[in-house]
Amino acid sequence: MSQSNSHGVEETITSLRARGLRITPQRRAILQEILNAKGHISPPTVARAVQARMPGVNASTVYRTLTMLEDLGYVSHSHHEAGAEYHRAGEGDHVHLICARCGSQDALSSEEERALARLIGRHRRFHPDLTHFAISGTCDACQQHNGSR
Amino acid sequence: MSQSNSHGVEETITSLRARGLRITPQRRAILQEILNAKGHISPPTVARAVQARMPGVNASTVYRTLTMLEDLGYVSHSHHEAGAEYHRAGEGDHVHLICARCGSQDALSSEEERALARLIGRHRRFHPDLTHFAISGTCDACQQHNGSR
DNA sequence: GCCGTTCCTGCAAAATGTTGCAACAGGGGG
DNA sequence: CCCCCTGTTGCAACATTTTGCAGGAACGGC
Repeated sequence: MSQSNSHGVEETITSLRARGLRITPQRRAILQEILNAKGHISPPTVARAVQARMPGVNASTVYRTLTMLEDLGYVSHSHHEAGAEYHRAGEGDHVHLICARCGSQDALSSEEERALARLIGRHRRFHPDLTHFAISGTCDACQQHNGSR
Repeated sequence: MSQSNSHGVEETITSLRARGLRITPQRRAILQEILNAKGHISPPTVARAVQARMPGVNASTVYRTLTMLEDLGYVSHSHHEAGAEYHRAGEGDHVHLICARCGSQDALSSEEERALARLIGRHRRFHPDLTHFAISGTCDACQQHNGSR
């Protein structure tokens, strides 16, 4: 059970191989980290985790692999306050609401997202991808006790 | 006319001095760049511009000054695809719509912004700051001729 | 099970941000 | 007008991210 959802790794490996890409130990390790990550994970975190189990893996390999996986649609990235965060494609494709004060995170439902997109679309037919950038703000709890500043 | 709106620099200098902060040549130069910038400007651009007129100014001074100016409310920053962009506080506080394909930028009106914020606020009373992160997407023009991929 | 083609990786260098520290300088007080 | 206090700066070192290049390793073919 320690690798409950690592099955996705092998499936992805098979898919990558079918596309003519080469399966290296580095790519296996990187896939394991990002596909098994709870929620999203930053490139430096992936790099450190991979290097812990497989010393010598260069950070540039991690960045190039993440870019490759994103180009092929296996993962996606979104922008948070601290920088880019990667996540399994489809699974984390929701609108991130991040409290600028306490850092708590929440997400909008697909319905709420569609309503927002519809509203923005009225502006010169712009078609937004609300999942790409997080939305910063203040959560309910932090608004309650904000008198102290 | 070559410094049409640089008057804001001297006013800001006065305000900074009133707060007990010291006025250095570096701070003057940085203020001139960011307050006279058309729209938003990135930290590296500020650094290069300042160093062009005043060699020896360290980039870390630019970053620290930008942070200080933001903490005191004189400027703000928002997140675009390439990274942080600074702008005069209040002046650029609008929602940025950026086309992921052609890079064109647009902005929402205050009314549109309020409507969006109202919609998001229904979700657990989250109070969003839609100006902090840009909104990525596809503009009307790019959607028209997107069959070519 | 070996070979060769070609994709990948590691390394190095550069650009962008961040931080600790010692030296410098702004500006109020004498 | 000089001095001192302390806020600022430059420097160095480090972290993150990107790119070019040469050597190394997948994996299909034999």
